Amino acid sequence: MIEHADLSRPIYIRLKEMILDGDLKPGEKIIQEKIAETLGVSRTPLMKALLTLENEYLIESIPRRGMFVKTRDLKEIIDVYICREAIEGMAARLLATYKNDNNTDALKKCFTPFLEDENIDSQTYTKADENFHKLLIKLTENAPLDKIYFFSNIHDKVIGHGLVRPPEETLEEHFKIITAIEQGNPDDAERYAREHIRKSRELLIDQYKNHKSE
Amino acid sequence: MIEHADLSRPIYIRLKEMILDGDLKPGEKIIQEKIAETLGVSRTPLMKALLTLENEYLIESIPRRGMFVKTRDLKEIIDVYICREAIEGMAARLLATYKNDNNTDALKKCFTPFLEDENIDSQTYTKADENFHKLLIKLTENAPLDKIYFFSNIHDKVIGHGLVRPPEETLEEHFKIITAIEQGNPDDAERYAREHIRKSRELLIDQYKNHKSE
DNA sequence: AAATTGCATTTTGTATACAAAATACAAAAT
DNA sequence: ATTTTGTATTTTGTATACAAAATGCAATTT
Repeated sequence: MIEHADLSRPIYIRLKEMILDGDLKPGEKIIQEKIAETLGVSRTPLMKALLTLENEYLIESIPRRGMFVKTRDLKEIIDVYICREAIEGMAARLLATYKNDNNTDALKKCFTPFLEDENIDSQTYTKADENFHKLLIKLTENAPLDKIYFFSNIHDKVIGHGLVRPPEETLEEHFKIITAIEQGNPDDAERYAREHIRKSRELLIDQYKNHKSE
Repeated sequence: MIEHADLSRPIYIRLKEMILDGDLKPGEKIIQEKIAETLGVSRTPLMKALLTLENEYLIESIPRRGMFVKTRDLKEIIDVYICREAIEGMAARLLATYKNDNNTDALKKCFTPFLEDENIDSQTYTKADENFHKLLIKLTENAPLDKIYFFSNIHDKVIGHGLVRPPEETLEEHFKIITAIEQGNPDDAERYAREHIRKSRELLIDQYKNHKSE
Protein backbone atom coordinates (compact mmCIF):
# COMPACT_ATOMS: atom_id res chain seq x y z
CA MET A 1 0.00 0.00 0.00
CA ILE A 2 1.19 3.44 -0.83
CA GLU A 3 1.07 5.58 2.22
CA HIS A 4 0.40 9.24 1.83
CA ALA A 5 1.96 11.23 4.58
CA ASP A 6 0.18 14.24 3.22
CA LEU A 7 -3.54 14.09 2.45
CA SER A 8 -3.44 17.34 0.53
CA ARG A 9 -1.40 15.58 -2.13
CA PRO A 10 -4.10 13.17 -3.38
CA ILE A 11 -6.66 15.95 -2.95
CA TYR A 12 -4.56 18.16 -5.16
CA ILE A 13 -4.29 15.45 -7.80
CA ARG A 14 -8.02 14.80 -7.68
CA LEU A 15 -8.95 18.47 -7.94
CA LYS A 16 -6.54 19.02 -10.80
CA GLU A 17 -8.18 16.14 -12.63
CA MET A 18 -11.59 17.61 -11.98
CA ILE A 19 -10.52 20.97 -13.34
CA LEU A 20 -8.73 19.65 -16.42
CA ASP A 21 -11.61 17.26 -17.13
CA GLY A 22 -14.09 20.07 -16.81
CA ASP A 23 -15.96 18.62 -13.84
CA LEU A 24 -15.21 21.94 -12.23
CA LYS A 25 -15.91 24.57 -14.83
CA PRO A 26 -14.01 27.81 -15.44
CA GLY A 27 -15.40 30.58 -13.29
CA GLU A 28 -17.10 28.13 -10.96
CA LYS A 29 -16.81 28.92 -7.31
CA ILE A 30 -15.21 26.30 -5.14
CA ILE A 31 -17.29 25.95 -2.02
CA GLN A 32 -14.80 24.45 0.36
CA GLU A 33 -17.23 22.70 2.68
CA LYS A 34 -18.99 21.11 -0.27
CA ILE A 35 -15.85 19.80 -1.97
CA ALA A 36 -14.44 18.72 1.37
CA GLU A 37 -17.54 16.64 2.05
CA THR A 38 -17.53 15.18 -1.47
CA LEU A 39 -13.93 14.07 -1.02
CA GLY A 40 -14.51 13.02 2.57
CA VAL A 41 -11.86 15.27 4.06
CA SER A 42 -11.77 18.40 6.14
CA ARG A 43 -11.15 21.90 4.89
CA THR A 44 -7.60 22.04 6.21
CA PRO A 45 -5.86 19.70 3.75
CA LEU A 46 -8.28 20.84 1.05
CA MET A 47 -7.08 24.39 1.55
CA LYS A 48 -3.48 23.26 1.11
CA ALA A 49 -4.38 21.61 -2.18
CA LEU A 50 -6.26 24.69 -3.33
CA LEU A 51 -3.30 26.92 -2.58
CA THR A 52 -1.05 24.70 -4.64
CA LEU A 53 -3.51 24.88 -7.50
CA GLU A 54 -3.62 28.62 -7.14
CA ASN A 55 0.12 28.75 -7.49
CA GLU A 56 -0.16 26.57 -10.56
CA TYR A 57 -2.48 29.08 -12.11
CA LEU A 58 -5.49 26.79 -12.21
CA ILE A 59 -7.39 28.53 -9.45
CA GLU A 60 -7.89 32.15 -8.61
CA SER A 61 -8.48 33.35 -5.10
CA ILE A 62 -10.26 36.49 -4.06
CA PRO A 63 -9.81 37.10 -0.33
CA ARG A 64 -13.01 36.78 1.68
CA ARG A 65 -14.97 35.96 -1.45
CA GLY A 66 -13.72 32.57 -2.38
CA MET A 67 -11.70 30.51 -4.78
CA PHE A 68 -12.70 30.11 -8.38
CA VAL A 69 -11.63 27.89 -11.24
CA LYS A 70 -9.58 30.19 -13.42
CA THR A 71 -11.15 31.47 -16.61
CA ARG A 72 -8.89 32.21 -19.53
CA ASP A 73 -9.17 34.61 -22.38
CA LEU A 74 -7.15 34.49 -25.58
CA LYS A 75 -4.72 37.12 -24.30
CA GLU A 76 -3.72 34.88 -21.44
CA ILE A 77 -3.37 31.76 -23.55
CA ILE A 78 -1.17 33.71 -25.93
CA ASP A 79 0.86 34.95 -22.98
CA VAL A 80 1.34 31.39 -21.84
CA TYR A 81 2.57 30.38 -25.26
CA ILE A 82 5.04 33.25 -25.13
CA CYS A 83 6.36 31.93 -21.83
CA ARG A 84 6.60 28.45 -23.23
CA GLU A 85 8.52 29.79 -26.20
CA ALA A 86 11.12 31.28 -23.87
CA ILE A 87 11.32 28.31 -21.54
CA GLU A 88 11.24 25.45 -24.03
CA GLY A 89 13.62 27.32 -26.28
CA MET A 90 16.09 27.53 -23.44
CA ALA A 91 15.51 23.89 -22.53
CA ALA A 92 16.30 22.78 -26.07
CA ARG A 93 19.42 24.95 -26.01
CA LEU A 94 20.60 23.37 -22.78
CA LEU A 95 20.01 19.86 -24.01
CA ALA A 96 21.95 20.57 -27.18
CA THR A 97 24.78 22.17 -25.22
CA TYR A 98 25.16 19.25 -22.86
CA LYS A 99 24.11 16.62 -25.34
CA ASN A 100 23.69 13.07 -24.22
CA ASP A 101 22.46 9.99 -26.05
CA ASN A 102 20.07 8.89 -23.34
CA ASN A 103 18.25 12.18 -23.64
CA THR A 104 17.87 12.14 -27.39
CA ASP A 105 16.77 8.51 -27.26
CA ALA A 106 14.10 9.35 -24.72
CA LEU A 107 12.87 12.25 -26.82
CA LYS A 108 12.79 10.14 -29.96
CA LYS A 109 10.85 7.43 -28.21
CA CYS A 110 7.92 9.82 -27.75
CA PHE A 111 7.25 9.74 -31.47
CA THR A 112 8.65 6.49 -32.83
CA PRO A 113 5.20 4.83 -32.69
CA PHE A 114 3.97 7.34 -35.26
CA LEU A 115 6.83 7.14 -37.74
CA GLU A 116 5.41 4.37 -39.86
CA ASP A 117 1.83 5.03 -39.00
CA GLU A 118 -0.26 6.18 -41.92
CA ASN A 119 -3.33 6.97 -39.87
CA ILE A 120 -2.20 8.61 -36.68
CA ASP A 121 -4.71 8.56 -33.86
CA SER A 122 -5.20 12.12 -32.73
CA GLN A 123 -5.79 11.26 -29.09
CA THR A 124 -2.64 9.15 -28.82
CA TYR A 125 -0.55 11.73 -30.61
CA THR A 126 -1.81 14.48 -28.34
CA LYS A 127 -0.66 12.50 -25.32
CA ALA A 128 2.73 11.91 -26.92
CA ASP A 129 3.04 15.59 -27.69
CA GLU A 130 2.35 16.46 -24.06
CA ASN A 131 4.97 13.95 -22.93
CA PHE A 132 7.54 15.29 -25.33
CA HIS A 133 7.22 18.86 -24.16
CA LYS A 134 7.29 17.91 -20.50
CA LEU A 135 10.27 15.64 -21.08
CA LEU A 136 12.16 18.40 -22.84
CA ILE A 137 12.04 20.37 -19.61
CA LYS A 138 12.64 17.45 -17.25
CA LEU A 139 15.77 16.31 -19.06
CA THR A 140 17.50 19.63 -18.46
CA GLU A 141 17.58 18.75 -14.75
CA ASN A 142 17.17 22.42 -14.10
CA ALA A 143 14.88 22.39 -11.08
CA PRO A 144 13.68 26.00 -11.25
CA LEU A 145 12.99 25.66 -14.96
CA ASP A 146 10.88 22.61 -14.25
CA LYS A 147 9.09 24.34 -11.42
CA ILE A 148 7.90 27.22 -13.56
CA TYR A 149 6.65 24.88 -16.25
CA PHE A 150 3.17 24.61 -14.79
CA PHE A 151 2.10 26.05 -18.10
CA SER A 152 1.79 22.52 -19.29
CA ASN A 153 -1.54 22.53 -17.44
CA ILE A 154 -2.90 25.26 -19.63
CA HIS A 155 -1.28 23.78 -22.68
CA ASP A 156 -2.98 20.46 -21.99
CA LYS A 157 -6.29 22.18 -21.53
CA VAL A 158 -5.97 24.05 -24.82
CA ILE A 159 -4.94 20.86 -26.56
CA GLY A 160 -7.85 19.10 -24.92
CA HIS A 161 -10.19 21.42 -26.79
CA GLY A 162 -8.81 20.18 -30.09
CA LEU A 163 -6.82 23.27 -30.90
CA VAL A 164 -3.67 21.64 -32.23
CA ARG A 165 -1.95 21.51 -35.51
CA PRO A 166 -2.06 18.19 -37.32
CA PRO A 167 0.64 15.55 -36.70
CA GLU A 168 1.72 15.77 -40.35
CA GLU A 169 2.89 19.26 -39.59
CA THR A 170 4.27 18.97 -36.07
CA LEU A 171 5.92 15.54 -36.26
CA GLU A 172 8.58 16.93 -38.57
CA GLU A 173 9.09 19.94 -36.34
CA HIS A 174 9.59 17.74 -33.31
CA PHE A 175 12.29 15.79 -35.10
CA LYS A 176 14.01 18.95 -36.24
CA ILE A 177 14.34 19.91 -32.58
CA ILE A 178 15.55 16.47 -31.58
CA THR A 179 18.08 16.33 -34.41
CA ALA A 180 19.52 19.72 -33.49
CA ILE A 181 19.91 18.53 -29.90
CA GLU A 182 21.47 15.29 -31.10
CA GLN A 183 23.96 17.17 -33.23
CA GLY A 184 24.84 19.44 -30.35
CA ASN A 185 23.67 22.58 -32.08
CA PRO A 186 22.25 24.87 -29.38
CA ASP A 187 21.29 27.73 -31.69
CA ASP A 188 19.29 25.49 -34.00
CA ALA A 189 17.73 23.61 -31.12
CA GLU A 190 16.50 26.78 -29.54
CA ARG A 191 15.37 28.29 -32.82
CA TYR A 192 13.36 25.22 -33.85
CA ALA A 193 11.79 24.83 -30.41
CA ARG A 194 10.70 28.43 -30.48
CA GLU A 195 9.42 28.30 -34.03
CA HIS A 196 7.40 25.24 -33.14
CA ILE A 197 5.56 27.02 -30.37
CA ARG A 198 5.31 30.31 -32.22
CA LYS A 199 3.49 28.57 -35.05
CA SER A 200 0.95 27.10 -32.66
CA ARG A 201 0.50 30.48 -31.10
CA GLU A 202 -0.12 32.10 -34.45
CA LEU A 203 -2.63 29.43 -35.31
CA LEU A 204 -4.47 30.04 -32.07
CA ILE A 205 -4.77 33.71 -32.94
CA ASP A 206 -6.02 32.87 -36.42
CA GLN A 207 -8.57 30.37 -35.16
CA TYR A 208 -9.85 32.92 -32.72
CA LYS A 209 -10.21 35.57 -35.42
CA ASN A 210 -12.04 33.19 -37.77
CA HIS A 211 -14.32 32.05 -35.02
CA LYS A 212 -15.09 35.60 -34.14
CA SER A 213 -15.99 36.65 -37.69
CA GLU A 214 -18.45 33.79 -38.23
CA MET B 1 -0.64 41.73 16.04
CA ILE B 2 -1.38 42.75 12.46
CA GLU B 3 -4.83 43.41 11.03
CA HIS B 4 -5.82 42.46 7.52
CA ALA B 5 -8.59 40.76 5.55
CA ASP B 6 -6.14 37.96 4.97
CA LEU B 7 -3.74 37.42 7.81
CA SER B 8 -1.54 35.11 5.81
CA ARG B 9 -0.59 38.03 3.59
CA PRO B 10 1.29 40.11 6.19
CA ILE B 11 2.68 36.90 7.67
CA TYR B 12 4.02 36.00 4.26
CA ILE B 13 5.62 39.42 3.86
CA ARG B 14 7.14 39.25 7.32
CA LEU B 15 8.55 35.77 6.82
CA LYS B 16 9.97 36.67 3.44
CA GLU B 17 11.72 39.61 5.07
CA MET B 18 13.08 37.36 7.79
CA ILE B 19 14.42 34.90 5.23
CA LEU B 20 15.96 37.50 2.92
CA ASP B 21 17.44 39.36 5.88
CA GLY B 22 18.90 36.15 7.21
CA ASP B 23 16.93 36.14 10.46
CA LEU B 24 15.87 32.71 9.38
CA LYS B 25 18.96 31.00 8.09
CA PRO B 26 19.23 28.55 5.17
CA GLY B 27 18.61 25.02 6.32
CA GLU B 28 16.91 26.20 9.49
CA LYS B 29 13.79 24.33 10.45
CA ILE B 30 10.66 26.37 10.78
CA ILE B 31 8.89 25.25 13.90
CA GLN B 32 5.37 26.35 13.20
CA GLU B 33 4.18 26.73 16.77
CA LYS B 34 7.21 28.80 17.62
CA ILE B 35 6.92 31.20 14.68
CA ALA B 36 3.17 31.40 15.15
CA GLU B 37 3.65 32.47 18.75
CA THR B 38 6.35 34.97 17.82
CA LEU B 39 4.05 36.60 15.29
CA GLY B 40 1.02 36.27 17.54
CA VAL B 41 -1.04 34.22 15.12
CA SER B 42 -2.23 30.66 14.86
CA ARG B 43 -0.74 27.96 12.70
CA THR B 44 -3.53 28.10 10.12
CA PRO B 45 -2.70 31.42 8.41
CA LEU B 46 0.98 30.76 9.04
CA MET B 47 0.70 27.56 7.06
CA LYS B 48 -0.85 29.48 4.16
CA ALA B 49 2.06 31.89 4.16
CA LEU B 50 4.56 29.06 4.33
CA LEU B 51 2.95 27.34 1.36
CA THR B 52 3.22 30.52 -0.67
CA LEU B 53 6.87 30.78 0.25
CA GLU B 54 7.37 27.18 -0.73
CA ASN B 55 5.92 27.93 -4.12
CA GLU B 56 8.27 30.89 -4.38
CA TYR B 57 11.18 28.61 -3.81
CA LEU B 58 12.25 30.15 -0.53
CA ILE B 59 11.12 27.28 1.64
CA GLU B 60 11.34 23.55 1.22
CA SER B 61 8.85 21.19 2.72
CA ILE B 62 9.42 17.59 3.63
CA PRO B 63 6.13 15.91 4.55
CA ARG B 64 5.85 14.90 8.19
CA ARG B 65 9.31 16.27 8.87
CA GLY B 66 8.82 19.98 8.56
CA MET B 67 9.53 23.06 6.53
CA PHE B 68 13.02 24.42 6.10
CA VAL B 69 14.52 27.61 4.77
CA LYS B 70 15.88 26.59 1.43
CA THR B 71 19.61 26.14 1.08
CA ARG B 72 21.21 26.82 -2.24
CA ASP B 73 24.24 25.45 -3.92
CA LEU B 74 26.01 26.96 -6.90
CA LYS B 75 24.26 24.59 -9.31
CA GLU B 76 20.90 25.95 -8.30
CA ILE B 77 21.94 29.58 -8.46
CA ILE B 78 23.34 28.96 -11.92
CA ASP B 79 20.08 27.28 -12.89
CA VAL B 80 18.18 30.32 -11.72
CA TYR B 81 20.35 32.56 -13.83
CA ILE B 82 19.63 30.35 -16.81
CA CYS B 83 15.91 30.78 -16.19
CA ARG B 84 16.33 34.50 -15.86
CA GLU B 85 18.24 34.58 -19.13
CA ALA B 86 15.30 32.97 -20.92
CA ILE B 87 12.63 35.02 -19.21
CA GLU B 88 14.25 38.44 -19.24
CA GLY B 89 15.43 37.90 -22.77
CA MET B 90 11.86 37.27 -23.84
CA ALA B 91 10.64 40.26 -21.83
CA ALA B 92 13.11 42.55 -23.58
CA ARG B 93 12.01 41.13 -26.91
CA LEU B 94 8.36 41.79 -26.14
CA LEU B 95 9.00 45.34 -25.02
CA ALA B 96 10.98 46.05 -28.19
CA THR B 97 8.26 44.50 -30.34
CA TYR B 98 5.49 46.54 -28.80
CA LYS B 99 7.61 49.56 -28.05
CA ASN B 100 6.15 52.41 -26.13
CA ASP B 101 7.70 55.63 -24.85
CA ASN B 102 6.28 55.32 -21.35
CA ASN B 103 8.03 52.00 -20.94
CA THR B 104 11.44 53.15 -22.10
CA ASP B 105 11.13 56.27 -19.97
CA ALA B 106 10.38 54.18 -16.92
CA LEU B 107 13.31 51.90 -17.61
CA LYS B 108 15.66 54.84 -18.12
CA LYS B 109 14.52 56.42 -14.90
CA CYS B 110 15.97 53.49 -12.96
CA PHE B 111 19.46 54.61 -13.82
CA THR B 112 19.36 58.35 -14.55
CA PRO B 113 20.53 59.15 -11.00
CA PHE B 114 23.82 57.40 -11.77
CA LEU B 115 24.56 58.91 -15.16
CA GLU B 116 26.50 61.88 -13.90
CA ASP B 117 27.58 60.29 -10.69
CA GLU B 118 31.32 59.74 -10.39
CA ASN B 119 31.13 57.78 -7.19
CA ILE B 120 28.17 55.46 -7.40
CA ASP B 121 26.90 54.14 -4.10
CA SER B 122 26.86 50.38 -4.35
CA GLN B 123 23.82 49.93 -2.12
CA THR B 124 21.70 52.41 -4.07
CA TYR B 125 22.76 50.98 -7.39
CA THR B 126 21.95 47.46 -6.27
CA LYS B 127 18.41 48.58 -5.43
CA ALA B 128 18.09 50.29 -8.81
CA ASP B 129 19.32 47.16 -10.53
CA GLU B 130 16.70 45.08 -8.77
CA ASN B 131 14.02 47.55 -9.78
CA PHE B 132 15.12 47.56 -13.39
CA HIS B 133 14.96 43.81 -13.75
CA LYS B 134 11.59 43.56 -12.06
CA LEU B 135 10.25 46.43 -14.14
CA LEU B 136 11.41 44.79 -17.35
CA ILE B 137 9.07 41.92 -16.56
CA LYS B 138 6.20 44.00 -15.21
CA LEU B 139 6.06 46.23 -18.27
CA THR B 140 5.37 43.31 -20.57
CA GLU B 141 1.97 42.98 -18.88
CA ASN B 142 2.33 39.27 -19.42
CA ALA B 143 0.80 37.89 -16.25
CA PRO B 144 2.22 34.37 -16.43
CA LEU B 145 5.68 35.73 -17.19
CA ASP B 146 5.45 37.92 -14.14
CA LYS B 147 4.20 35.06 -12.02
CA ILE B 148 7.17 32.85 -12.75
CA TYR B 149 9.60 35.64 -12.00
CA PHE B 150 9.89 34.79 -8.32
CA PHE B 151 13.52 34.20 -9.14
CA SER B 152 14.04 37.80 -8.26
CA ASN B 153 13.99 36.56 -4.65
CA ILE B 154 17.02 34.45 -5.22
CA HIS B 155 18.62 37.11 -7.35
CA ASP B 156 18.17 39.62 -4.56
CA LYS B 157 19.67 37.21 -2.09
CA VAL B 158 22.73 36.60 -4.27
CA ILE B 159 23.11 40.33 -4.82
CA GLY B 160 22.73 40.82 -1.09
CA HIS B 161 25.89 38.78 -0.61
CA GLY B 162 27.78 41.29 -2.72
CA LEU B 163 28.17 39.05 -5.72
CA VAL B 164 27.53 41.58 -8.48
CA ARG B 165 29.51 43.12 -11.21
CA PRO B 166 30.48 46.78 -10.77
CA PRO B 167 28.20 49.57 -12.02
CA GLU B 168 30.87 50.72 -14.48
CA GLU B 169 30.35 47.47 -16.28
CA THR B 170 26.61 46.92 -16.00
CA LEU B 171 25.34 50.47 -16.41
CA GLU B 172 26.34 50.43 -20.06
CA GLU B 173 24.77 47.03 -20.57
CA HIS B 174 21.51 48.21 -19.10
CA PHE B 175 21.39 51.10 -21.51
CA LYS B 176 22.19 48.87 -24.44
CA ILE B 177 19.07 46.89 -23.58
CA ILE B 178 16.97 50.01 -23.14
CA THR B 179 18.18 51.51 -26.41
CA ALA B 180 17.38 48.36 -28.35
CA ILE B 181 13.88 48.43 -26.87
CA GLU B 182 13.53 52.10 -27.67
CA GLN B 183 14.58 51.52 -31.26
CA GLY B 184 12.12 48.66 -31.58
CA ASN B 185 14.78 46.07 -32.25
CA PRO B 186 13.56 42.81 -30.66
CA ASP B 187 16.55 40.69 -31.67
CA ASP B 188 19.05 43.12 -30.17
CA ALA B 189 16.93 43.67 -27.09
CA GLU B 190 16.77 39.96 -26.38
CA ARG B 191 20.43 39.39 -27.21
CA TYR B 192 21.65 42.18 -24.92
CA ALA B 193 19.36 41.15 -22.07
CA ARG B 194 20.63 37.61 -22.29
CA GLU B 195 24.27 38.60 -22.57
CA HIS B 196 23.86 40.77 -19.51
CA ILE B 197 22.67 37.89 -17.39
CA ARG B 198 25.01 35.37 -18.93
CA LYS B 199 27.99 37.53 -17.94
CA SER B 200 26.82 37.64 -14.34
CA ARG B 201 26.37 33.92 -14.39
CA GLU B 202 29.86 33.36 -15.70
CA LEU B 203 31.26 35.64 -13.03
CA LEU B 204 29.46 33.68 -10.37
CA ILE B 205 31.07 30.49 -11.59
CA ASP B 206 34.49 32.16 -11.61
CA GLN B 207 34.07 33.59 -8.15
CA TYR B 208 33.08 30.20 -6.88
CA LYS B 209 36.10 28.53 -8.45
CA ASN B 210 38.49 31.13 -7.05
CA HIS B 211 36.94 30.90 -3.64
CA LYS B 212 37.25 27.15 -3.71
CA SER B 213 40.95 27.13 -4.67
CA GLU B 214 41.95 29.53 -1.89
C1' DA C 1 -42.22 47.20 -10.99
C1' DA C 2 -37.66 48.44 -9.41
C1' DA C 3 -34.74 49.59 -5.81
C1' DT C 4 -33.49 49.40 -1.00
C1' DT C 5 -33.15 47.74 3.50
C1' DG C 6 -32.79 44.29 7.12
C1' DC C 7 -32.45 39.61 8.54
C1' DA C 8 -31.32 34.68 8.05
C1' DT C 9 -28.14 31.72 5.93
C1' DT C 10 -23.95 30.50 3.96
C1' DT C 11 -19.13 30.69 3.62
C1' DT C 12 -14.72 32.17 4.67
C1' DG C 13 -10.80 32.97 7.85
C1' DT C 14 -8.71 31.93 12.14
C1' DA C 15 -8.02 29.48 16.34
C1' DT C 16 -7.94 25.41 18.80
C1' DA C 17 -8.07 20.41 19.86
C1' DC C 18 -6.40 16.01 19.16
C1' DA C 19 -4.25 11.89 17.04
C1' DA C 20 -0.22 10.10 14.79
C1' DA C 21 4.33 10.52 13.50
C1' DA C 22 8.97 12.15 14.37
C1' DT C 23 12.51 13.31 17.54
C1' DA C 24 15.27 13.39 21.70
C1' DC C 25 17.12 11.17 25.27
C1' DA C 26 17.99 8.09 28.90
C1' DA C 27 18.52 3.36 30.30
C1' DA C 28 19.94 -1.20 29.06
C1' DA C 29 22.61 -4.39 26.42
C1' DT C 30 26.61 -5.67 23.93
C1' DA D 1 32.46 3.00 25.02
C1' DT D 2 29.14 2.24 21.54
C1' DT D 3 24.90 0.63 20.00
C1' DT D 4 20.21 -0.49 20.75
C1' DT D 5 15.77 -0.12 22.67
C1' DG D 6 11.97 2.01 25.00
C1' DT D 7 9.67 6.10 26.53
C1' DA D 8 8.61 11.02 27.02
C1' DT D 9 8.33 15.11 24.41
C1' DT D 10 7.81 17.73 20.50
C1' DT D 11 5.85 18.65 16.18
C1' DT D 12 3.15 17.85 12.35
C1' DG D 13 -1.27 16.83 9.97
C1' DT D 14 -6.16 16.81 10.21
C1' DA D 15 -10.61 17.84 12.08
C1' DT D 16 -13.57 20.83 14.29
C1' DA D 17 -15.38 25.09 16.45
C1' DC D 18 -16.45 29.73 16.18
C1' DA D 19 -16.48 34.63 14.81
C1' DA D 20 -16.81 37.83 11.04
C1' DA D 21 -17.81 38.78 6.51
C1' DA D 22 -20.43 37.89 2.33
C1' DT D 23 -24.57 36.36 0.17
C1' DG D 24 -29.41 35.56 -0.74
C1' DC D 25 -33.96 36.73 -0.14
C1' DA D 26 -38.08 38.57 1.45
C1' DA D 27 -40.37 42.60 3.16
C1' DT D 28 -40.64 47.36 2.63
C1' DT D 29 -40.24 51.57 0.31
C1' DT D 30 -40.17 54.49 -3.69
